[in-house]
Formats: sequence, C-alpha cells, structure tokens
Amino acid sequence: MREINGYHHGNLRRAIIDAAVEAIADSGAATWSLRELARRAGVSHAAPAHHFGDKAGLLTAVAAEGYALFADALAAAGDDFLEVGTAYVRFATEHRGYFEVMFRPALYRADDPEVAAGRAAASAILARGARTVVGDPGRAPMMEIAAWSIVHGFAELWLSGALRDDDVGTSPVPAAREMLRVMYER
Amino acid sequence: MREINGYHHGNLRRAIIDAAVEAIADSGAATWSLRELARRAGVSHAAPAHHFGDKAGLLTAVAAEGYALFADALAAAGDDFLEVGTAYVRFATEHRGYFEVMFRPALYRADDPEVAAGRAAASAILARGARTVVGDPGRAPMMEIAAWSIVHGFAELWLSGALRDDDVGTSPVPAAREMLRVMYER
DNA sequence: CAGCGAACTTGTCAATGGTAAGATTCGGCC
DNA sequence: GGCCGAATCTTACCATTGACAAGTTCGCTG
Repeated sequence: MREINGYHHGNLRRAIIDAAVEAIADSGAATWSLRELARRAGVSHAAPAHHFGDKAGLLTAVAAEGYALFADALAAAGDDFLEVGTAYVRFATEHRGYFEVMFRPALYRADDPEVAAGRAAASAILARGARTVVGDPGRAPMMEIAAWSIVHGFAELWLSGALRDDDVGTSPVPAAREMLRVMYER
Repeated sequence: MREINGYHHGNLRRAIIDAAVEAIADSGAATWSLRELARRAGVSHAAPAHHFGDKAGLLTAVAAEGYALFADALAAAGDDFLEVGTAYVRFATEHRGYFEVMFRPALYRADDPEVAAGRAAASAILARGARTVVGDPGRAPMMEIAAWSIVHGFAELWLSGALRDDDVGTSPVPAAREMLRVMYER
C-alpha cells in the first residue's frame, strides 16, 4: 500500500471497498453515501466514480469480493455439513458488510461475470457439504435446498435481530452449530 | 374511500402505504422515493410527512401492518407446521413489499409498540406450529429455531433470486411445501 | 524529456429528504 | 346557518446526494 501523496491516493479502490463494507456492517445498507466514503478516504467526491463507475459498480465489486471470500471460508471448513453450515453462519455474522450486499442483487449488477463465478464456486462447495446430510438420493435436491435454507435462514434471522430475544443473540456461531447438530444428528 | 376533492385527498395515509408496498415489491427497497409516492397519489411532496413524519415513519407503518397481516396469514393456516411453514413462504412471496421491510429493522423504528405487538403475535403462532415437528422436548428450543430458519431461509433465498436457477423459482409455494414434507415426514 | 494515459479535482445539475410557515378544508358546537 | 379550532395539505427553502463533464496532476514509457 502506497503512501498518500497529495494527489494520487495510491490504493483508493481498496480503501473505498473497505470503507463501504465497514459502513454497511455498521449501519445497514442505506445510511452511507459515496461522498462520505470519499471524504473518509481523503479524496474528492468524484474520485470513486473513476474506479467503480457508479454506486452499483462499487456494490458489484463488494459482492464479487464477498463471494470469493465466502467460497474460501466454506472450502476451508471441510466436507461435513455441520462444519460447512457453521462456516456459513460465521461468515454472515463476522462479515455482514459483504453478506448483506451479496444476497441483495437489486443493489448491484448480478450478471457481472466475477460475481457469477464467485457465487457458483460458493454454491458448489455448499452443495458438496449438503450431500453429507442427504439420506434418500431421490430426495437429494430438496434436502440440499433445505440444508441451504436452514443455514441461510438462521444467518438472516440473526442479522435482522429476530433471534436477539433468545440467548442465541450473544453468540450465533455456537448456536448455529448446536442447531445443526440437533437437526442432523444420526 | 372518499373522493379526491382538490385539496384533501381523503385517504392519503392508505394510498401512500399501498404505493410504498407496491414500489418495494416491484423494485426493491431503494429505487423509490417519498416524493414519487406523493406524485403518484396526486399530492405535494410534503404531504406524506404529515402522516408519517419521515421515511422511517412510513416504513414503520408498513412493518406494523405487515406483521398484522402476517400473523393473520399464519393463524389461518392451522396448527400443522407443514401448513404454517407453507403459509410463511406464501406470505413472503406474495407480499414481498411488506416482508422485505419487516425483516430489515434498520429501515424503520423497530421499537414501535404496534410493530412489536404484531411481531410477537406472529412469533407465537409460528412457534405453536413448530411444536408439531419437535421430537424430543429437550431439544424443543433449537428445533423451533431450526423450523423458523428453514422457512425463513427458503423465503429469503427465493426473494433474492438465489433459487431461480433451479425449477424452484417458478412456483415457490409448492416447492416449499415439498421441502417441508421431505424434511419433516415421519 | 516529451507525451500519453491513468488517477484525481473542480464545477455543475437535477432529485431527494426534511423542515418551516402559510393556506384550505373539515367537523363539531353554538 | 355560522364560527372556530384542528387536521390536512401546499409552497418555499435548505443541505445532501449521485452522476456527469471538463480540466489538472502524476507516473510511466519510449
């Protein structure tokens, strides 16, 4: 990372993406503005446009990077769905700035090739994990969708605060693991 | 519903809420504006403020009404979780304008008493339904969260377009029912 | 060292959310 | 019927935003 030298920032693209992810994680996907990110990075209000075009372009970059990180996180969890599913919830809660963008395609250009590639990679890894909890092969497609739904639903519910009333709210990852254990134990 | 008479609209509050729900269902939660809703209702841009205060106030009204409708829809589905869960997905997909607001509390005032009451009512009905698929009573709390997660996750995934690649996308309600049947059949 | 392209700036515009102050109408009460 | 307060809506204004156009600075390469 280069030094700021008065005119060229050196790594503005990275700085803006990081600031956007942090802002979205902090205060949802609405309370921030491109101009505020630019101010925080110490550049003029039009500088981000050079790298991302417009706001959707920035969020496309966030989604693409998010899916890549997501695929890595799922892959690192191994094959067992108990681990992959837990990693799913961990990513959602620890990187909510990415996660909240990724699953709101109205915010960005969902047909972006980099986004599509990352999504496909993550989807394949998740499906591989889900196959470890599918019983009857004839029901495999529905059981895979069910497995995806349960981890995605848990993540979304926690992020939306819906589980905060229970004791789940304080530490979502162990709770998710316990839920999966209870649900899928043989 | 009264006639528009040139100055007083007659039922502006209802018209604005309906227009907001429709706009959110059509184009996400970002592409609309208070001023456009006002134009569509044929009133000045400041008229909505009288009824809702600000944008968060309007969305608070949407969430409150949404939770009430949601509780009704779940209650009408009976006791069996197969039916309650299917109704959950049906509401999310057929009233996505309400649903997308309800589970994004950053958009509105989540501590609004009317919202809290509606949410509690819906939650109680859902929990009652979930109890029909809970086996061991010792695991009941986690199994209930799992049941909620699976229907919520399916709904969110479908709304985000993540299931469109499969044949699930064309008719989410039968697919959700089938998923629940496969998952919970005895 | 010339110039070429990338990175960034300044300036501008229409649109938005929000607020204040004024106009109009409604409903109840005499 | 007529008056008066309150609810409803309008006009006017402001700061902020996203987007765009045109100009400026910088690094790199030949």
